[in-house]
Amino acid sequence: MEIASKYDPSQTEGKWYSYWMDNGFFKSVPDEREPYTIVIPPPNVTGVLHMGHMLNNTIQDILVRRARMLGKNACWVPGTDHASIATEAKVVNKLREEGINKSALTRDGFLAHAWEWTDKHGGIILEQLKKLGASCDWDRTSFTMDEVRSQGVIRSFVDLYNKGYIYRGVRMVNWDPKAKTAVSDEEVVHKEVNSKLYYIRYQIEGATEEYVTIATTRPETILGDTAVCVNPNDERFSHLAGKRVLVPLINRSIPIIQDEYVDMEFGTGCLKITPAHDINDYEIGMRHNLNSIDILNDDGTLSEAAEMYIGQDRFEVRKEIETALQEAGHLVKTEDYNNKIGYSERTDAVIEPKLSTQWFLRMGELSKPALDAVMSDEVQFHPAKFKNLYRHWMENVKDWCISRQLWWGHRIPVYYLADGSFVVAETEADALAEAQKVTGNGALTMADLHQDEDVLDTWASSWLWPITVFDGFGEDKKEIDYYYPTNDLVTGHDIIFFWVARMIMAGYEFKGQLPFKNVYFTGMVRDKLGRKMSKSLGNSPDPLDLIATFGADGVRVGMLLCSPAGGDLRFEESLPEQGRNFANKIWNAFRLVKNWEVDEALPQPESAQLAIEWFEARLQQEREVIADHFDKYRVSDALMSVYTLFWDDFSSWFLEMIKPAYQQPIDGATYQRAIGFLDDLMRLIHPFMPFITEEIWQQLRERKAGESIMVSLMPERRDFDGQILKQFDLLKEAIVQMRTVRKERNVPMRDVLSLMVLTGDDGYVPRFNPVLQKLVNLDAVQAVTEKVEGAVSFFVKSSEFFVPLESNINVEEELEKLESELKYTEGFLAGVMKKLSNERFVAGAPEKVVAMEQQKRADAEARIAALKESLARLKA
RNA sequence: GGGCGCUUAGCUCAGUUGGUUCAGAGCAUCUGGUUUACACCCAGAGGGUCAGCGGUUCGAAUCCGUUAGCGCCCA
Repeated sequence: MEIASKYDPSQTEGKWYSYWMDNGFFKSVPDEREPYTIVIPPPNVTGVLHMGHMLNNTIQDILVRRARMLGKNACWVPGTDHASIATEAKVVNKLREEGINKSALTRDGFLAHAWEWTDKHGGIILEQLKKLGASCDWDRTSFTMDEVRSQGVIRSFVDLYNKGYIYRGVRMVNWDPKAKTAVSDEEVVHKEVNSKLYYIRYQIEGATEEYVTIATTRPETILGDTAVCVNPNDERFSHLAGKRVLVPLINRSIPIIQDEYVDMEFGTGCLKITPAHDINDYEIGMRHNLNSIDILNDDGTLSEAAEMYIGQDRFEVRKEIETALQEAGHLVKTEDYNNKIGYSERTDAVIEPKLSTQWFLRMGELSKPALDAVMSDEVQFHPAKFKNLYRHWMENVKDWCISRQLWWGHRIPVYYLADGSFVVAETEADALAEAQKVTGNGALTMADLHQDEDVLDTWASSWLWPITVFDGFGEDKKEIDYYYPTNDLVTGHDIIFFWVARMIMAGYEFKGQLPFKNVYFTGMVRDKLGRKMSKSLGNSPDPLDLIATFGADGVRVGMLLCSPAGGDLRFEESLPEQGRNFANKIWNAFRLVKNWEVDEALPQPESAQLAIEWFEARLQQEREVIADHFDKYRVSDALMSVYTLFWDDFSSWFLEMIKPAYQQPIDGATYQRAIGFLDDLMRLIHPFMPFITEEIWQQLRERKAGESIMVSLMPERRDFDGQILKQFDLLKEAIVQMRTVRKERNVPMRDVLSLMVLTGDDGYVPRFNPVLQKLVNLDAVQAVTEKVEGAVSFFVKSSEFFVPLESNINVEEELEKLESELKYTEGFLAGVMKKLSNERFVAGAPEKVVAMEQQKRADAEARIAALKESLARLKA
């Protein structure tokens, strides 16, 4: 059978993914095995697959596939998130393009459009994940707004309300004027911007030529001013106490008040107070019983309360009021100024601090067990450095504003009565019954109740995800009891507060235990210049194009090559290219072995026997290293281990050692072991590169229908000889030296050479002679008792090797080489002696370390003696 | 402004309780190579005062202090 010399992923990936699906290998149902569970961080229904998803889901798939091959009942639950603000914004935009205004629609009418949109786009990203090889149990695909998940959200709300954790209040919130909703603190992104500081003078009431000057970055808000404030310790203004000033343009009279909050150094030391539009001003206003004048509408235009510019946008007004103030003689000057401005994470609109009535979740009690869980490592963070960040946030946690003035989401289950009082219930029927009970009025009907118009923050459903995907709020506990707590969560560190912290809180609150045992934080995928990948920069490759070019296996490897846990990673196309090259390497090693002609009658060469003995040990050793990497969540290190094991140890060393001479058959015993090793290696590599390993595994031996590497078990642990690994390293060193000899003298591999060894204490293992002979083409390796005249020589440890060459050796060059080696070894010995002659070292260091130094000394001394002797002979 | 973290080869990063030549890997560079598995390859080589300074220790990339630069989070 002819096997192509290049591996072609397009021939295998689709085929095997279908095979896995058709055989139901991704499916998990509770059984007697130990469960291994991951819930996917649900991507937004608005999203398309980006590099962050690629990284994230590659890691999850690796963990899941490995767990499955360790005999666990692996379950990876996929799903999507309704992303209320983002989705609603997209739907509103789409409708607008179609000439439909949201306000012209009823709530139900709008939701019909939103569902249509979700049905059309929501599944795209999950389909894309299949191209990556994701082994999710697709039958479990969940959506944060489907029936089961919604029920969980509503039940948890009612439960938290009944426990007294949820309250309604008027607070300064972050208002997104574009989405026209409040957002939580976590959804505000602060950015440094160049703005201007406007110095504006206010006339003192009753004194025509007397003014105070304030500095502000937001001149339009003067229309909402209700005071001017100075520091009581500021003597410059002490004479103004008790006086009043007039707000420019509208001539409203407002008091001058005193509060230590004012920084005397900043600006003019005189601060305008606008309680409705600044959180600090709001607090000062509370202290001094000031009015609040809200001059803005929900969409960021000025309201009637502003008296001027009514209906105009806030930024437009800022420009116009500058001119107006200038003309009226109130603008003293402007200065360039850098400050931080809050932007909406979802819409990028400038956030307005705004007073409004919202629902809040008290976080104090909820955060305690969640903080302890992480600090005590009951929930482990990888890398652990995120514990600090987590603690800081949890210790300063603020109440969570959970209401959103949107339609797309879970409608808040609060029902108001005509008098403004309300009941909280899971269903309308329950609400009505409750209302009748509370009011004592059995005649109430649903028409007398009005449900809250707002919906809940999206994260109020996401934080329940590890519970709700197993219907944890439902009656049947079989699933949740089996799969919960889940094992690992893999997510970006940017949502540690949005999501991770809150999931942990929800886990303890609703299930009484942790939601997952480990959190693996990934870094952000950046381009090679270190910039975040974004659509607007156009610096993000299309993941599906990458898969088409390099294969899913190649891309998976590429993602991992640059991704230590938690650190940002710089992505460039050379990485998936390297992954593709690795796939090709694997392919060709397989091709070599598979194409050998086998002759069962042939005896096994000694060199092959030694090679097998060595590789067996090497494989076992690395198998343990890989397991250790996984235990510590060093996934890229684990990949690097299999990479070098396959490429260097298996391909470059093992296969070269057993390779039969050109066009010669191989003996049966060696061939079988080579196939066996390939089988082991494919299984070790499978979690990283599922497709190529399945393709090869299927071809290695006869497989039955329905068999698959993905449901096979990892190579079992076997005892191995550690000694042989050390011996082999010495052999390698001799081989490398021999290759150098050939290269330096231009002796081609096909010319047979001889080798003599003057054995020292260490450095030469005679039993490997057959391998040595084969790999560097020697007719014999012969032990000698004294130095060989006229031969090129080199050392391994204290053993000296001689290669007689037909051409005369160059004495000058030989001398130079020996001299430099002598110099190096003497320097090395000096360093060792310095340590050994230090009494405190000998006394203080562990015995093992001292013994090692003594061994180094013996080796160096023997070598120096030998070098000196060789030099003397050459000179003679 | 408060807190956290980072600085190791040209680049991206490892370095896992301070002790095997511990100064590493991959990529890149350079030198050789059409030895029929693989040029998506093979055999080699060069390259770092581990940011600077000071300290603890028999011993420091590793621990402590400090300076500089960078990044992140929160105000």
